[in-house]
Amino acid sequence: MAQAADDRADAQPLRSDFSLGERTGYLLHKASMVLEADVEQALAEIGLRARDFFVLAALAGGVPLSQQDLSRLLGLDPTTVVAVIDDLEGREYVERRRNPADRRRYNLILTDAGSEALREADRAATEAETAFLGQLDDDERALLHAMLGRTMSGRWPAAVVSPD
Amino acid sequence: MAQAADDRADAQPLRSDFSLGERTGYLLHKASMVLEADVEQALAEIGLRARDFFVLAALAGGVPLSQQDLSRLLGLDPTTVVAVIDDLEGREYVERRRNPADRRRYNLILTDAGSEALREADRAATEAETAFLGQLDDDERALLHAMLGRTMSGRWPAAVVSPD
DNA sequence: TATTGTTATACTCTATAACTATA
DNA sequence: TATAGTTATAGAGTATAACAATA
Repeated sequence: MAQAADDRADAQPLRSDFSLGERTGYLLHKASMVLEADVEQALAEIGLRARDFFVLAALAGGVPLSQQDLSRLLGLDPTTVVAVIDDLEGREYVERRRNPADRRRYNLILTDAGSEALREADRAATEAETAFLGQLDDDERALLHAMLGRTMSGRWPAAVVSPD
Repeated sequence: MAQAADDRADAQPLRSDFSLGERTGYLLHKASMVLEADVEQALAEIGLRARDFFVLAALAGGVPLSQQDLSRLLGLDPTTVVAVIDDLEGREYVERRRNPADRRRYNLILTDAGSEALREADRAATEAETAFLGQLDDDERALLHAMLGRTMSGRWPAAVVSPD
């Protein structure tokens, strides 16, 4: 993720016209990379990865999710979800409880410690995000949010929460 | 990159409140992922990856770049740049010419075939990008572009083009 | 002594396939 | 027969370190 080359002390300012910067898609890509690096760095201070935060946030929604649900919601491979939940379970942030209606599935439950970790992570991530959006005023942030949401309409959440 | 789980035909619509969707940073992350997948798919039809397109576009700027310049500009590890340029040189899209003023460096030159490939790639990527932004009118697209640019002010291009 | 580009290597991440249990 | 979760394994992608050529 972090690109060591970006951190060079002897980095030179741009001196060329450059059409990638005029491409909205590339700006979106770069902005996402930069913010993600910021968020990863902020969360690393409390021992979490961004995807751990996403998983904890998803589980805080009140609807018990299975690993498949998480996979579909967050776009993570099911085998990746296993590793993430293994880790979060080891920290006692998440519990795997068998779904009594379908014993193949788990109901993944956020523990009290998990809720607390989520609060910490949310604070750290929000701080990074607020700094990233610092050039925009509140109205502009709302507008950016709304426009991003519209580009994604019908594409996310792609699919989640199996019917009971 | 592509998440097989997202493509499942039996995917269910969302039924839970979900706070990640209210986080601008996550929307930005997801939007970037979705668009990048679209662009990768569009470029695959002409045998290119997104980063190949980025490199070709960078080299079209008129200023001869070295591999280090590319690394800094695009945030790619220098060893990754070697592999990408090896590949593009093999297709005869790019030439490595020694920089006479500093024989450690290359001047990377776009060939005519490379320019043609770039035109094709630009067409394909623009088509994907236009479709992705289809929910926004022209003014909104310009606004989105400007706001993304402002969040990135001073952070990209981080550094590029060594002094002669 | 530092930098550009390269190679070899290691490491991380994700995907694939096979398996168990449950439906 | 299909699905949820798991494991083992393989593959891609990237980073680290060492090296050659040049400054």
